Amino acid sequence: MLDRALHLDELLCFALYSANNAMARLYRPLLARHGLTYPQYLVLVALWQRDGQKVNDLGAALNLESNTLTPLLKRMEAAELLQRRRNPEDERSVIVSLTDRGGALQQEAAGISRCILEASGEDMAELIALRDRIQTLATRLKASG
Amino acid sequence: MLDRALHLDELLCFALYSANNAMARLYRPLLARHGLTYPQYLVLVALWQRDGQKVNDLGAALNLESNTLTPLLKRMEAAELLQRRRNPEDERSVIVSLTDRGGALQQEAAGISRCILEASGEDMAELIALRDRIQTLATRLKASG
DNA sequence: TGCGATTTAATCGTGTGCGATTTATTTACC
DNA sequence: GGTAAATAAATCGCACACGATTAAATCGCA
Repeated sequence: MLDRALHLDELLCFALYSANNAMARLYRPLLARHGLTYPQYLVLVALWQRDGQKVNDLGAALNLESNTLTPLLKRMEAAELLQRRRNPEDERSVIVSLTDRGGALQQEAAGISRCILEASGEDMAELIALRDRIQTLATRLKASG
Repeated sequence: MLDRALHLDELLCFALYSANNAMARLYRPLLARHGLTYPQYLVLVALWQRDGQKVNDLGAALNLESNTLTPLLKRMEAAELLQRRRNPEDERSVIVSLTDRGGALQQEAAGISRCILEASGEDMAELIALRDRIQTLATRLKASG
């Protein structure tokens, strides 16, 4: 039992690691058709929910910092998915806004959701419960960090 | 409800992404003291369970391929955590074995488990159940890939 | 026996994540 | 008003992940 205790966290962390990798692998080819990567897709989801966020806002939503976001956003800007502009009210910050193309992708990419859902399982209630438990875990881990 | 369906997978995938990042962030400083990264730690766990595995065996255990593993294992070899030797019985494959230092880390790193467990939550049964559900999800995703 | 198919690692290029540092701007306080 | 502290993004270096390709060794089958 002590032995079990010493291994559980490894298995829990590995289960997360493994499931996250598997999810990204599933998304990759679907997103590639739209010229997107998985984290880029998550940025778009955040912007579809609320356009015109500061880099820090996106960082808070995605749990990432400017060292990760800045290059990622620059690539997305180069792909004409979004615009980065200094905030005129405070030149320290940068406002990230969707372009038409970035906005239009919301419709095009809508089918992806269905594919992933099908791959995840048939019982929707179960998936919702699982998501909630994983979110609770993430919250606890963040609080301990 | 349809709307909910269209968002659930995003949230499920993001919950995974977020929880996995949070877990890695928690491990990072603990592992850094031993000169390890998170994936390197997972390789060690696999080797502690069974020493002397081929690169492909490790890949099957970790769901990774040689494009990821080879550089990772080379870094670990440079750090004298393990040895890489061509299999004399089949020179195509490479056998990965723990060094004394790699083996000794199992004891040194044992305390890390406890820290992660404490951060994950107090209810052990709940964590086991969560791990099982995540593993089930990972299995489904892999099958669909 | 010989040669094409298969298997196994390795290599290469791109895109994250993140610790540490730097630069530019604003705030706070004297 | 001037300057130190604080804040926001950017930069840099390193280590994954992975698609695509390559190289070497073995297998299989005529």
